[in-house]
Amino acid sequence: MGSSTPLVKAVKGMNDILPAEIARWHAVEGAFARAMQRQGYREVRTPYVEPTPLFVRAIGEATDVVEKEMYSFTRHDEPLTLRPEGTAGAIRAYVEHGVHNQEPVTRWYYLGPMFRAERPQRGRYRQFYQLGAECIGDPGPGCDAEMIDALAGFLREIGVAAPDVFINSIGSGDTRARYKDALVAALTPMKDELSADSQRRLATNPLRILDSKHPADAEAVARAPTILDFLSDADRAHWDELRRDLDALGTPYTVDPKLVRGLDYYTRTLFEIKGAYDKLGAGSTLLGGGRYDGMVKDLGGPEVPAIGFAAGLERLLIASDVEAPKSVVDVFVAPVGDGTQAAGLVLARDVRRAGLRCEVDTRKASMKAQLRRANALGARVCLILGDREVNQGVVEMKELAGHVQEAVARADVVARVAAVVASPVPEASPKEGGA
RNA sequence: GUGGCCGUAGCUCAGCUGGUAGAGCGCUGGAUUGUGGUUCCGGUUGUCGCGGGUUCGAACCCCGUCGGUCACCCCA
Repeated sequence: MGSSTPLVKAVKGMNDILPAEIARWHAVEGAFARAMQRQGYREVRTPYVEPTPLFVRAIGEATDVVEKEMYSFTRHDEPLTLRPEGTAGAIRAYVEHGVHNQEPVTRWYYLGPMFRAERPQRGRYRQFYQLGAECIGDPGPGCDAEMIDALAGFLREIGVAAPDVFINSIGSGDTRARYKDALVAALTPMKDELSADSQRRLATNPLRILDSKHPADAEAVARAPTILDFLSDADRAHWDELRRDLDALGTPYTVDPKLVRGLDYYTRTLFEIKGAYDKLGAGSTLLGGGRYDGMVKDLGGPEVPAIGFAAGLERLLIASDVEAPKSVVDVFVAPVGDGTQAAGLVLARDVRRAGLRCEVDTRKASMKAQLRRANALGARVCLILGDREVNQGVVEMKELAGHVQEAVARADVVARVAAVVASPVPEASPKEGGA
């Protein structure tokens, strides 16, 4: 007993999630799966490890993720990487299995761990969990609006207070390139006013200056042209219809022309949902996504449009007020005395065969200890089995919440317990007088 | 990756200007020789994150390191 200094500790930024917390994880994951299934999405599972070139190709060579955040290694001469995000693998699978030949529109969702070698912070870990979905084969914008609306609804469902939706369009084709030139042209005269980071970005990745948190950068950006003025006619039509659809759905949103994202693959629609600013600080982006009409082709498939998103599960859990169910078992079997252990084992097995969750004490603990355990596990019923009961062919059935106890014939007890568990929980009885 | 702050029991934390550790919760035993949750009484746990240095003496001061946290970079 007592404490000890672990010889080996978990890797920095990679955390254990113990059962007490898992209950909340299940609640959010379950709500997510139901929300997606309601829209015809089906789960897909792809490997945690992919060939490194997949991410380089899909995410973009010049992105931070690829440049410095990937867990990459070589095995059997093959360069491999722990997936830093989910879309690349999903699209790889889509192309590899020729899914476009099987159906016109593909709706997939996924959930699982992702890996990025960043400095850990609250809501940002090196192994973290994402919930995500891809809708492949629909050019939008109705599909875009539907996704955004559904996500806002999902967040409300899991008790995220007042999620804020931000949208933007970065166009398609050469829109981004033309805008980039215009932005550089506008910002270059103000170069001296920019932060050191942004002066560097002017050459490397000017779009990133748009969402810089430095006040001086924000001021300069306010005087620079906005990307929405650079959209082609087709891009503009997509953008206008997206907003009309969102309006029709009644989903509130904010247009943020400074919204840009870190992965290179996006086209047209871009969105982000933030929330729980008080608890998440700078990491308040709960979820982000957008359209990536070029990726399927880039990975060797046909020209098929797609849109997707990913949400950070740890962040959702921080932002959400979902509560974990406290109950671990429905029934606790308490064999009391010397010769009752075997009868207890049999009784517990019979209870489980009726589909109930049941733990039986095999420690030969005192009755007090067993009842305390039954209570701690949130059992609805405790079945007490002493020598007396075994001899008489009965079991004491005690309802923990109501303090009612009754001797029930052994032959009837499973059915009786099942009925009790299925019935609504009685009001908590008033505290005993005296104190 | 850069910078600031923090690191004491399983958890939350106290520990005055250096004199070798404490509370609550939890767990556990009893009051109630077969009845939990409430109440009362008792018990339990620490190489004070780790390594080194200063000192007669370090949880406290110094250096390093690991971890956490906040901001930046970036992102979910």
